[in-house]
This record gives sequence, structure tokens and C-alpha cells, in this order.
Amino acid sequence: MDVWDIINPMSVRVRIAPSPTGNMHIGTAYAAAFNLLFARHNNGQFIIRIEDTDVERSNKEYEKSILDGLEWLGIKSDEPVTRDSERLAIYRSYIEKLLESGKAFWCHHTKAELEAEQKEQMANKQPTRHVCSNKNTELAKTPGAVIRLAVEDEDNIVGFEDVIRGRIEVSQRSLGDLSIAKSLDTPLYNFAVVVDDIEMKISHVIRGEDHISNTPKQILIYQALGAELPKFAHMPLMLGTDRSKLSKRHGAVSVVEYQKDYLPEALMNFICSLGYTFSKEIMTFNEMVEEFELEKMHKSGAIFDVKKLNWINAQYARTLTLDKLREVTGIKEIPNSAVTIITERLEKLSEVSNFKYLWQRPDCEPGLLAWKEAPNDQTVRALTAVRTIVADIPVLDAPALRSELDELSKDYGGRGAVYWPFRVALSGEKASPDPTGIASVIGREETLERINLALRKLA
RNA sequence: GGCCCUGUCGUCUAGUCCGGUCUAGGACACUAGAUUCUCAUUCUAGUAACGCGGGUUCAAAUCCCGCCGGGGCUGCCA
Repeated sequence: MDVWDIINPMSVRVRIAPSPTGNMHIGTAYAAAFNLLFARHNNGQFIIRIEDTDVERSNKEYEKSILDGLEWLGIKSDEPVTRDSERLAIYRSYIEKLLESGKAFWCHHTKAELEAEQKEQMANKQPTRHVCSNKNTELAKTPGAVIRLAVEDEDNIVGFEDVIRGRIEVSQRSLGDLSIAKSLDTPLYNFAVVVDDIEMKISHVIRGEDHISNTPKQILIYQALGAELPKFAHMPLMLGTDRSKLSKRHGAVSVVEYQKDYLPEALMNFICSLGYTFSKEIMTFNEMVEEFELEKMHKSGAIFDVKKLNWINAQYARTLTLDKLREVTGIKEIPNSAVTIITERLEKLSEVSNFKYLWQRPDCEPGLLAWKEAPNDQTVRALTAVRTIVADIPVLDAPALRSELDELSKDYGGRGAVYWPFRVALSGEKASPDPTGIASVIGREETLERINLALRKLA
């Protein structure tokens, strides 16, 4: 904790600023999760702001996807969601102010000129940046291609104290006259974020490591605007299996693609454990809030490993109640007595359909009914004996049935000879839960029916 | 090309600040075994890492220097 927090213990305000240029990305969820963790731990505010300054690429559908995805994960804005496109007048007034004071100017260079300049700088082993040759001329006062912040080309150091990484600094000379807007009404990212963060009184800017190099530029804008700097914290990136920034070519990166297989709590738990080490693997969000300290976030990126997600999801799946299981899978026919049998075997939610035979009569392959190489009549004999037991047993529950079947097995050449055909008759599968468990779920009548069906197929 | 961030098992990491208790711990995955008709669960065991090279020190994963690797950014995108 530093001085700032002691002075303003209750005014932590953080935000995520996704741009609606694609479906809800898993990386957005990651940034959102840690901002939320930090906000809640410090009794602060968490705000969602839609950064739609790029009119060409932004659209409402993507915005909806992002908001819906976040909500599914249990993430909501503490204040009404704002959009940059609705705040154009604000940026305009800031830009005009900078233009009037001469802190910003119109650059008239063409893209071709800029490209040539960049090429030459690379060849000369120089940092690529544009130091505008006519920034102090009359031309710079008339509308041109782009508005730039006037940055002195000097060896001054621009730096900041990153909450996660410590001191980070660069030479001002490597920055150049950075672009802030295409016109009075079309601010560019770096400028819009700064204005928004100032206006919204954001105290901590917590975002991905890929923004580290934007930060010095933004600091220059803060300074030109005479505004106080927020604290900056750059989180490690979520990586694909090749260790590069997680993107579409790595497969599923859209949260929508996870909704059918994973519980939101499990995904959140997994995502959070990727950037921070908590005291336990499985934790509720509130427990994580309790422990979370921003300074202790990891510094290096972590590969998004689905195997671990699957395991975490399996842990959560086991705690599912009947209603939850039905709701989450959309399968209303799941019987109450089948819940444990199913959830114990669940890695992905969509796998529930593998257990259809618990509420729907399966079609069983007669060839599968034989235990090992057992001849037909032996299988028939075993099933017939099992049928008698099922029919006569006073109470049909798994333990009772089990002890009867164990007894029977002694005369039929071992458990396999009895359990295997019985199980296949009930499930139709070569791998499934215990037949006594299935029988107790589907009931005596249905059990007898399925045995008879199998017997008929063997005849 | 330039600038910046980062580097412990296959993966996620603990340990690094304040050198010894680290023959480097845990989890996922994997392998084997126990339970078991099959599957899953559960339990037991096992394989597996300090990027490299110097230096400091009685002692280095931990401190210093150099190198190498990985990543990000380098837009009139965000």
C-alpha cells in the first residue's frame, strides 16, 4: 500500500475498455476478472467502457457479445456502461484546447512520406517515430491529415512505476510527435483512453502487458492536459500453445465457445489462477477477492491450458444440484437419482448427453452383450438369473442389488460374467457406470424391460 | 532495425527481495499399481525443471556481469 491509497482508501476506480471489434475474447475476460478482483478487494468501483472510437471496425453486435459474455461470467459494471462514440463532444473540446495552446498541431505529411521516413530510420538503426518538420509553421494551424501532440525531441526520460513490474522508462526521443486524432471528431485510441480515464477519475489502469509501450505516450498526453497520472499495472498476457499472444489462430478464444462446456465459475477460477497464485486451486470469487494483492500478480505470460480448465470444471461439476444440472445442460429429463452418477464423470457439460440411457431406452448391440468370449447361452443364462433377482428383490437399490449379484456371480464364473451383460443390457455402452446404479435410477420395471429386450436379441 | 517486458518439471507455479532448512515443494497432464465387469471416482507410487557461461562466497535457483531464448510494441487500429 502506498501513500495514495492511504489518502484515498475508498476511491479505487478501475475499468476495462474493450473495443467491440470482435466477439467477447477470453483475454477481455482475463482483464475484467483482475480489475474486478482489485476493485472488490479495495471496496472500489469497477466500470465497463466500450471503446468504439474506430467506427469502421466497431459494431453493436460485438458490443452485445462482450456485455453478454461478461455477464455470463458474473461481471457487471458498477456504473452505466458508456460508449466513446457518445462522447465525441468531450474529446473535441480537449483537442481544441490542445490545438489552441499549441500543444497539438495538424500534421500534413502523407502516408507515403511517413513510410519512407520510417524505412530510412530503420536502415539507420534509429527508433521509428515522426518528428514533424512543420509543426511550428503556419501550415500546422490549418486542418490536415492528422492531429499530433507536439513532443520535444530531447533525451528526457518518460517513466512510471508499474505496480506489478516496478520502474519502466523510455527516452522521450523514441516517441516523436504522436498522433492523437484523425480530426476534431475522430480521436485515436491513445488520446481517447486518456481523456476517458481522466473524466472518469480512474485511479488504477490495469491492463495487458501489450500496452506497456503505449503508456509513455499516454503519460505525455496526461501531462499536456495537465492531469494527474493514475497508477499503472500491466498484467502478463494469456498465451497460446506456441507462447504468442492468444489469438484466433489458437482456436477457441471467444467466450461463447466455452459456454456449452464450462461453468462460468470454473472458467473464472481458471482464468484467475493463470495470473495469480492463490492459496488453493479451487476457490470462489469472493475467496479470491479476499486474498488478491495486485503487486503479487505474475509477471510472465501463461499458456491457456485447456486440460487444467477441464479439471477445474470437473471439480465444479461435482457440486451441481439437479436443478442446476438441468438448467446448465438444458436437459429436463435428467432424473434426480442420476445426478451423482453423471457429475462424477463430467469434464465438459456437453458430455451429459453420453448418459442418455439414464432417461431414455438405448438400442443395444447384441454382440456387445457377451462377457469376453462367452457363448450365447451363457449370456442368456446370466441375464435370466439377473432378471429373476431384479424381479424378486424387495427393495431395488444399488447396495442390495449388488450383494445379490455378488452372490450370483459365484455360480456363474465371476462378477464379469454377470455384471457385464447386465450393464450392457441397461446402457448399450461398453463403458458406463455400474449396472446396479443404473438400475436404481431407471427403476425395476424399466430394468426388466431392458433385460427382456436384450434376451430377445440374443434369441 | 528500434524500444520495452520476460525466463524454475510438458503445462500452471512455490522458492528469488533477507544466499544455507532446496538430495528444488505443490497442482494439471502423463505412466504404473490398488479398488473394479467396463467407465469415472478415490488411494499409492513414479517420470520430469532452476536457459547458458563467468564471477563473488565456506555455500548460489537465490547476489553481480555477459550471453542466449521467448514475447510485446513499433498504425492516420485498439
